[in-house]
Amino acid sequence: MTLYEELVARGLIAQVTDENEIRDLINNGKATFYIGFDPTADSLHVGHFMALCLMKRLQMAGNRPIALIGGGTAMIGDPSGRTDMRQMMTRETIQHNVDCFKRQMERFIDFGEGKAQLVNNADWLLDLNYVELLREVGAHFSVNRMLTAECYKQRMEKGLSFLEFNYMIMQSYDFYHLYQNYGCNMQFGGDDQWSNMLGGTELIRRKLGKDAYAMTITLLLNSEGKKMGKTQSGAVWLDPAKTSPYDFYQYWRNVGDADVLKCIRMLTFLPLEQIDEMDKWEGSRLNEAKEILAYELTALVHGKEEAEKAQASARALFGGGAQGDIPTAEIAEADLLDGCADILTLLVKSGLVPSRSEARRAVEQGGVTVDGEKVTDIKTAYGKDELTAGLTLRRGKKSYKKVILK
RNA sequence: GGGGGAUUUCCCGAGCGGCCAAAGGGGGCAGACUGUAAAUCUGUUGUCACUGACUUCGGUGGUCCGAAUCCACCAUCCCCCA
Repeated sequence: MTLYEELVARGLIAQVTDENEIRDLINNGKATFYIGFDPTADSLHVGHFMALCLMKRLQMAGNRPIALIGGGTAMIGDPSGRTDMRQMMTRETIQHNVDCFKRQMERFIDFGEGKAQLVNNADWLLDLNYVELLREVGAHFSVNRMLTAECYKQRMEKGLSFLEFNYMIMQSYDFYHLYQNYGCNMQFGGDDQWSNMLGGTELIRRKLGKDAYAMTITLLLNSEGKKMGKTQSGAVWLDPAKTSPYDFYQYWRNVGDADVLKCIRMLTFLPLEQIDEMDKWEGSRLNEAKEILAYELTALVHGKEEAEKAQASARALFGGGAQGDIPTAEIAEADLLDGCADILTLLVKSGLVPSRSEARRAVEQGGVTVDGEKVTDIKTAYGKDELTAGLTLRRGKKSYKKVILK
């Protein structure tokens, strides 16, 4: 099976500018492609992970990847897929995020000599001259056309600043720049980037009369049409300090039935035959598939060892068996009152709940367990000895934390 | 530049000068049922020293015994006209 066929089979391809040409390029290792990552946070998330995986697949087929960090475009802010205006980020924040991105990417992609390249568009965007850019590039963009692009249409109601309106031009300029200086003939990105990417191919055609190609990756949506990889408290991060391997594992272990196979197909490197086999599973057997998904992904992101630890912990906790290796929170002597710590304090200190009020509610509603015993009195307290030995707190069905007095 | 409208708790959205921590919905959380799924039902959803207190209704001042509600100025956004 060719690479392109596999991408199709996995459901990874959303839109392409020229299917035949792209198939030929990537199947034969003739593509030099780039994917842009705007450093809008201090860690990559699952969406980025998909892009990095794609990068890897293409690289394995002999294509040359360029990972572009958008230190320059982040100064503008992409309005795509947003209904409200982006908060402008300071230069310092952006720089910090760029550094974080670099560090994480290096763990997934090999940036050695003759392999993938890492570039930052701040290097060329920040020095652009306004009037010159308008004449050189701006002349090739039709405002009328731009306004019909999906990403702007959505914003016609809520408002769109001129700053953000220029995002497409910056991204198009990136492609143009990479085409000229790095021989980059293809761009990949999330499906929400489609119009921005077309801006680039168009600019190259108009400026240079050459063809460049674009292909978008299917956005990972759940059966309700919502973006996956998000929780109410934010994204599922790749940085273990922001989303622990255990939580990461749990996120995927808990996806809905309707979404498991799609996730396995799109996110893992398991052979398609094996996936097709799993596709026949039904009912509670899907739990096996969920375990596989969670394990595979955790292994890819955090390594096999962490994946095994997370799986063992989950099995132990949910299987009702022995204590597994679950996230631990430490409390200090200073948190004690008269040598004791009450249940509310423990819940808050362990991070299981954000406030004492919520801790109180959780207890009152019968959702808190300590070492397997349901706690019903909010005044319940634990002494030093118990705390030093460590207590396993459970909030609701799925949140566990071990607290230890150190 | 002129005219009109808006800004409410995580989101949408109701709010009469006192009965407003603020209707309703969504979302979240917890309980029941389950398969660590979905659907459904129930409870809950600002904070804390929790039968009470404190802090919230774009910002700053003001009127008033008392303001999310009235006034002034500022900020941001939307619509119409130029």
